[in-house]
Amino acid sequence: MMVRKIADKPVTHEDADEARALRAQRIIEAVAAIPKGRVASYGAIAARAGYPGRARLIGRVLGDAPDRLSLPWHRVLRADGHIGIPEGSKSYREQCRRLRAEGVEVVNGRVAMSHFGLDHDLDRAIWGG
DNA sequence: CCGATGACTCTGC
DNA sequence: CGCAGAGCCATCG
Repeated sequence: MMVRKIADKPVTHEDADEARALRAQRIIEAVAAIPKGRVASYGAIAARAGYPGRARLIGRVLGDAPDRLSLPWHRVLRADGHIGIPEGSKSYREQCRRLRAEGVEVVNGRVAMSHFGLDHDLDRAIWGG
């Protein structure tokens, strides 16, 4: 059989690129899965993509993701509900605009995760709403 | 190899 | 609410 790697650590440039592509793929899928009108934190997406504790990775991937993928990147916020882009930037305003366009309330650059976060559905199912 | 950076998060004061 | 500190880790110079 072919030579087998002992560890998962990438060895060649090809392996590294492959690993990077896989990461991006899984993250992109996780982001694409956020329902319209709901939001999720970078950390939550990281966990769902299989990379718990690596929230920063999501920001990096989203920043590189080509527009043609039409990703709902605007539904990804910081854990405290704040927009994760420098305030005043072009993208910042774009994110606010897109969120409001689908019914998500943005107040002072922040969204109430308790109301628009994914957990809201679960909470409502259990506790009623 | 090192240090700085950043679309992050959590804890503690 | 704010700030500091400590993890986190791919990238870059």
